[in-house]
Amino acid sequence: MTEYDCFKVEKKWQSRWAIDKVFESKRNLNIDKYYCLEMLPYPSGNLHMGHVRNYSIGDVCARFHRMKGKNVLYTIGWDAFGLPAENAAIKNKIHPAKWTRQNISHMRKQLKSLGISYDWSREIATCEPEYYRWTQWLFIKMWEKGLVFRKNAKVNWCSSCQTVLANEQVLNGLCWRCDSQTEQKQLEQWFIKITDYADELLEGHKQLTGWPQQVLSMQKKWIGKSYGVEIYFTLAGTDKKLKVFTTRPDTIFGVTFMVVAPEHEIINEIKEQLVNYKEVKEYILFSGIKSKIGRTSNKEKTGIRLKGINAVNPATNEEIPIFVANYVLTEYGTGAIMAVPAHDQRDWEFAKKHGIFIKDVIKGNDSNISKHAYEDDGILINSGQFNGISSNDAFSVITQWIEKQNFGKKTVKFRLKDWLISRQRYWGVPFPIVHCKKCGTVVVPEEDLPVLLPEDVKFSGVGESPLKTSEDFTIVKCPKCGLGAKRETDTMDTFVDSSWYYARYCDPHSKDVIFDKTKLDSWMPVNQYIGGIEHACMHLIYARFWYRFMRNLGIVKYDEPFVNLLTQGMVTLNGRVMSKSKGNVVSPDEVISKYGADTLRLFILFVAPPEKQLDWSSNNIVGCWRFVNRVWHLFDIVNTKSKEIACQKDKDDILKIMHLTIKKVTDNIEKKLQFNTAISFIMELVNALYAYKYHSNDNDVSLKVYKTVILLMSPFTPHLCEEIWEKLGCKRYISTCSWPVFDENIIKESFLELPVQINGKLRGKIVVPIDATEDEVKDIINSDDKIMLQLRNKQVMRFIYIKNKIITVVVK
RNA sequence: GGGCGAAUGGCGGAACUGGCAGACGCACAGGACUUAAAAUCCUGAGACUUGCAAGAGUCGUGAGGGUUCAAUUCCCUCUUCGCCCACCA
Repeated sequence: MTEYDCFKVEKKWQSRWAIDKVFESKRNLNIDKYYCLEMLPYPSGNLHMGHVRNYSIGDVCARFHRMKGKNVLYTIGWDAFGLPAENAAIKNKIHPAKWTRQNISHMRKQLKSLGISYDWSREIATCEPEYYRWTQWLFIKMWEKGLVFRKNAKVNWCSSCQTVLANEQVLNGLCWRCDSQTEQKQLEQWFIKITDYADELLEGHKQLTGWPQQVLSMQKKWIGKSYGVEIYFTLAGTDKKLKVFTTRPDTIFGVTFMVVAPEHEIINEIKEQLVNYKEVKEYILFSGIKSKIGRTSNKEKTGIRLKGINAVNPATNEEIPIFVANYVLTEYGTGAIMAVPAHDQRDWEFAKKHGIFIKDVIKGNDSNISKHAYEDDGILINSGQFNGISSNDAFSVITQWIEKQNFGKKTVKFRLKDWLISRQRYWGVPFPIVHCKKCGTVVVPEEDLPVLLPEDVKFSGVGESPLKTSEDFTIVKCPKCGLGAKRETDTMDTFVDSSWYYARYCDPHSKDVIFDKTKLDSWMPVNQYIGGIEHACMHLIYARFWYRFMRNLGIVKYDEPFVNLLTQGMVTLNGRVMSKSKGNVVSPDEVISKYGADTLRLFILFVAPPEKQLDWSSNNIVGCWRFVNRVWHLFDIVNTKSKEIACQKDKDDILKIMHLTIKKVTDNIEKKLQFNTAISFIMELVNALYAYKYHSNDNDVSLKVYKTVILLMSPFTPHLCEEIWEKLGCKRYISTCSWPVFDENIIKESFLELPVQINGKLRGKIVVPIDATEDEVKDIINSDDKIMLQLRNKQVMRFIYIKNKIITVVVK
């Protein structure tokens, strides 16, 4: 008996697959396609267990469908731009480009050692000009369609380093490099009008029947569509109006004050009338320093009254005070609210603190506004002509009244904000934009793409983006008028790169067009997308938006890029996320050098269902190692004669188990994506084969079963199976063989064992012919001594027979 | 604070559409092989009660209630944990 040398075997097949280009895919239109995709990885330098899990799942899907005869597209690439490369450049004095490319080549090697069946000829990296040229091209198309605009927005700024900081570079409000206090600074930035697609993105959910509910509901929240009314409040003694948005127009008679966000422009407009302008200014400054983080983490509601001016409640004509307070956000609605302290907890708290009148306008069963706001439905009171109607009806009645009186109108608001895509960074896609004094903002002509990112720049981490220091890059001629102009030095958010990469995989080396439309349409949409739940909102919304945009451009068909989505769970150690900073990382290389890639893949799929959190500390890997060796040793056992002769019944039994296993494994991979149970069924078949061989010398049947085991296992442990397949004398790669089929007739049973319950308790079992009638079943029970003993001296109240399932007798 | 989800042996987990709870694996125990150990192979096992034994009985899927002949599965209340969002008007 030879021992299984997983290291030698794995190397052997990895190199053979590569030499024979086994996994390169060409579209054959006569065959159904299957596009399997994993979320584009960031080349951080090392593969972690989360990657291994992601790609093991994907590889099983790809290999399975390949064997099922599908035309499979399965490849990989790199989300290669981004901040960590720049951080590494600053810390370790290595150029981001070099750092990134080194990481990619190391991770590529790691992926190959896992035996993932990628078509490596399609590999892409978003930092290479052949790719980002088309990112720039798409940006230009968006610009042409009016989806791009410029607006002021806040950035984190370190005044000592003179540089913009990303959120993750700000630690407790301090700069990550020099520990000085950071501040907020207004800069003109680039935005994409994703909000134009808000409704469509929400509607599109109806098509996403292959997505987990959880992701859809998270996206729904993120898009946040709410129906309400925009109402205009007049400022007493002026012709100025203050616009608010509310989802509760039914409470308008209860408005006893108003609140504006500290950033609201009205403050500037009415500063003449304000008697405490200085104090207000101070408050605004104070709340501004507290930055975004301070503002949202601090739940305490602070605020100050705008003295000298009042608003008029258009429903009651009463004058009400106006406040500026931190709990109103400038980004949502109109940046101002009508406050109804009786029926909104936030307003209630603020009113209590500032001694503002709380006016009850909705009466509910358990309302007690002296203790807290009453936010539920009820009957309107203190609301003039609307008294007595339910708050539910009041929504539309009062909305109509407001519209008729001309002080407001029905509106829909979204929580989704426009997408800020500019970064004041070096390592990203340059905007194809030139700023000309005469012509303004000018787009680089398509034929001049790509706008190359200069790689001969220096990094200090201090001062503005390195791009600004490159004169070759910044000083250009205006494409319109030919006079001297300046190039835009911001680069794009990396989420832009990853919003369309899946389309490029369909035609990754296209030079003249972004991709060939026929090629794209023949592969898209993605049949199975696999990745972490953390991308439920941002990436998966951006990509959906981007695909719809490309559809509107006419370069792709269909509305949605991803038909089925699988969100895999995290990999943890002792219940904690593995991370370098915690020092609790189990590296895949370590495990592979001990057990080999097949065992690692098998384990990570076997130990938990794919969407659940997987804790590494569960010590099951030896079990998988044992199983791999058990399958290996079966080769010798199957080919060895033992003493006894198999009887026909044993032969029939094992063949039946084999066909049943094919059925269950196929079903679990194809329909349920439950790889853990698929593997356990194969284990059962292997156990049955061991037991069968244990007392029989039959070779034909056991060889047949063994071959089936190897075929079923090959998506999980491809190296092992290729090796055994070759030892069995098969000439083809098992990776290109057909998936086994089962025979329904062999599985079909003619007799069944049915449980018999008496008063809900299991009291016996009887063997009945399949599809037996109730009378037949009764006859069998009548002749069963054990059950009859239980029924003696009892009166049968009910007899329930569920065909082929169970018999229940209710007695008294 | 809001939303979503989860809870099953010592552990990871299984159970179709309400129909025999605990498949498969780990850990554990016993046996075979071995001078011995490791490895391997075989066998056993939810808990409790009872019996010399084959067996028999009771309890049991976070807690409590409900619907049903029948609930891990459906409904209500609660507890704990996880994830996401977080002053969204």
